[in-house]
Amino acid sequence: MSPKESKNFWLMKTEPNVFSFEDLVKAPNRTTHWEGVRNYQARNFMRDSFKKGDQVLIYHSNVDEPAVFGIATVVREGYSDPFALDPKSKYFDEEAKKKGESPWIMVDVKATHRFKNPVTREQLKKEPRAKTIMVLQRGARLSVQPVSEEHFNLILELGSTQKL
DNA sequence: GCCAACGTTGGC
DNA sequence: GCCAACGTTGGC
Repeated sequence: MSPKESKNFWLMKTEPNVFSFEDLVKAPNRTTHWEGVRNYQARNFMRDSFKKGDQVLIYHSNVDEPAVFGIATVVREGYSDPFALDPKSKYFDEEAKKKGESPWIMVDVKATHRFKNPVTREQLKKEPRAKTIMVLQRGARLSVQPVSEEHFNLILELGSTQKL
């Protein structure tokens, strides 16, 4: 990241029964490749806009109490997601296989902070300053979302973090 | 488990 | 290119 460029902020959803924030913390070097994104808009963010050093909120979806559990940073920018070409992967993409190349992109992220108290969706809904955050909008299914610096800081403020 | 919202597919 | 049908996401 050049000094002139400002950092970007993101939110990435994950289903904790598949891959939780704690799974990321336990991973070697607290780092993983974020494979399996199969939506073009989300892919485009990772391909075009994710930069090293960007901050990512890790959000658990599809659970009783959806919440932001931790923060990660981008350690490797977008590169081809090979799982699309692996028939054994749950993220296998028949069309990609036929073409012989994966149109899908992944990034590497490293966990940096854990929320001592995860910032829950309920909490966010009660917070007037979070009204416009994308994840709260109706039908916001996008699994990779941009977050404003203001919203990012608000979430930091709502849940105290512990450095990893 | 329900279902609204959304993305994708495919017939025409 | 339209749009109905279908599949998926994800909150509730």
